[in-house]
Amino acid sequence: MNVTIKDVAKKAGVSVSTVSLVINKKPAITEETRQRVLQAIEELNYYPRRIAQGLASKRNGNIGFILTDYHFSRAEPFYTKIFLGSEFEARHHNYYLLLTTIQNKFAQSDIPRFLLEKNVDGVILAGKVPTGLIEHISGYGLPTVFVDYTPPKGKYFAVLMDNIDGAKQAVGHLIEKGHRKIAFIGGDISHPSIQSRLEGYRQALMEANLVFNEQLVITSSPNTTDIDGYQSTCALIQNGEPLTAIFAANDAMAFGCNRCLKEKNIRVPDQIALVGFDDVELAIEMEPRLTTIKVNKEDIGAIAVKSLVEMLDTNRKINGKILAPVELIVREST
Amino acid sequence: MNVTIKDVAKKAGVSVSTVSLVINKKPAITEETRQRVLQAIEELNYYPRRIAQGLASKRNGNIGFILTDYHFSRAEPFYTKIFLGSEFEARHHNYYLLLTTIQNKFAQSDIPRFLLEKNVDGVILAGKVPTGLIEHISGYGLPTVFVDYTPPKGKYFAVLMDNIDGAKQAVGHLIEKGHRKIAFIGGDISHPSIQSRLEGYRQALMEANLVFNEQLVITSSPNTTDIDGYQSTCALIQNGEPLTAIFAANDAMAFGCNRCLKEKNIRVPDQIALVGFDDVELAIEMEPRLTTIKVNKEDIGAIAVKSLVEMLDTNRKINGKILAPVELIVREST
DNA sequence: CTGAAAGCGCTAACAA
DNA sequence: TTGTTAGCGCTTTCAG
Repeated sequence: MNVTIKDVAKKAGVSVSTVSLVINKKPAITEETRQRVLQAIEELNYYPRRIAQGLASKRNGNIGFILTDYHFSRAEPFYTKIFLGSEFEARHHNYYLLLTTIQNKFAQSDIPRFLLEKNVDGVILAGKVPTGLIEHISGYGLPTVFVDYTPPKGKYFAVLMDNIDGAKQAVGHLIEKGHRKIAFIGGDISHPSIQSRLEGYRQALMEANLVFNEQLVITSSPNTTDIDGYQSTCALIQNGEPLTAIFAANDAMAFGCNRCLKEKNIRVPDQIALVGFDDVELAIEMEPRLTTIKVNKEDIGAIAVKSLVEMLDTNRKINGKILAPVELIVREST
Repeated sequence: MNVTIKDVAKKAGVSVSTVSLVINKKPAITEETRQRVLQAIEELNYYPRRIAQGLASKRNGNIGFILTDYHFSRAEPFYTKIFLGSEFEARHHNYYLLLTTIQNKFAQSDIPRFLLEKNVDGVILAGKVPTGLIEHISGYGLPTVFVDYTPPKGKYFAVLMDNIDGAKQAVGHLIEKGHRKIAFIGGDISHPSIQSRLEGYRQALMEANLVFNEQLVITSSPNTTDIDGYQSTCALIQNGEPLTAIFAANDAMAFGCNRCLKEKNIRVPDQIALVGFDDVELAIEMEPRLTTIKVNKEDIGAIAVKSLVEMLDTNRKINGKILAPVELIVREST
């Protein structure tokens, strides 16, 4: 019905295996025959059937992409963009991404089908995923890449954003602007990312020979939302400890912070400068527009796929982590 | 290496074809042998390899899901949720969704690979897609479903939300509440959805024997954003035409509307009641919380897949459209 | 109602 | 350097 490798072989006057070798860019083919084959392919508008290649080669050319439905469908399209970057990169390596969402709690019943049906060569896990699932997956022995999350135990390979460096850039920027009394509002300090950002804050101060003043570090809020930023800032101001700048652990908190300052008639950036982290879409809507640390989500996704494909190609697993670079975006709040 | 259909056959003491018949739920199998096979499958923890099934059956069990990257990654997770619903439904029918994003303008180079490689049995197109692509796809003769968009020409099958009914519900609700002077702010009236919502507004008035007052219909804004809602409302108030309620063509406009009313110290809902459309995530954040029309995005996705699967199973295409039901969500603004 | 056997379209030894 | 051929794991006639 459709044009197959046989048709190409016939047209080019060679055997199917020769065509196969050409398709798969194997060496040991004369340039001349290669051209003949290529031309036949072109003329017949031939594309190898994925499924047949897969069955014969025992690789199916699919990568499973798993994330919780919460992460996938929340308003800030963080993971969506990571997926976007992944999908784009996967194309270049001629892989398909099979996206599936899972519940927050692990249930046998929502083990991704592509695992059961052995339909993927490797797996990407984005964001926090239930450990039960992680353990289950490790049973398949598939190359696996974690994105923006590291499992609590075991060996793994993860692509993370460089939180420490981002925080250092943020604080360094403030220092450059002449600020010496810089506060940090952090919220939920149990979160690894927040910890790293605090660490970056600490390092930046140290490298500039500034003292780390505990009075200027607020990590008492339970979460890292707008509200937490608001409350932390209020607490900070109440403290009375003099300060000229605030580094918020993320943009959401920066928004809350800004709201509090506005209420207290403290002008940003004149009286207090403000830096966030994440560069969410709303950062540009804040008044004043928020200086923040940008994380290139598409890049993270691309790196994850690239790493996974490398494991697939070389047929060996990699451990460790890759830190995706982050970037300071200077706007009006500093 | 892995457990195959042969292993199952051997274990159950039957032939592979019998096992195949059982797997595919074909009739003409004794209940007794069926049970034997099922048990063998269970004991061996057997899952048929997708790829092998596909090659043999000439169906690959994949559905292509195409949308523009703009639609996919924007903050309001409308299409994301549609995809979510689709993916979920696809699971039940044992199909995989191959998601790919495309550019807004059609380019030969980003023709989805799954089309070239004949890797999908059908296609779902979500949101507005370039007509060039539509034409290209129709060349494959694959069953196709449009979601939240209807192509400008040709036969098609589309899943749309019931805009007219939604508008009728919204306005009907206001009428029930005793409102008689109800305004409509619409923005870009060239958009089919907006047109339908205006039509629903008109019908609701008519059915309640209320006059359609052109002074109360503002469709002069170029878009349908927050800003447009703001401007339209200001214009409306300036008009001087008495009114007690406003139906905004979407939530974004309702937000702008609310902002304008707040500035003019007009209390919602006491002085003017307000209804939106879409039930975006922010609707619940508005002050007062916005009464609006909810569109169940997951349902839309599910309907699309269900329809497509039906075409696939019965092997014939359907034309026409399905209107997904919408629902009035009463909150504080009315 | 069940089994034998011929492919699906391709890859990958192995030969030549 | 290229061709022959045996599968990959399953579905699907066709017999029986």
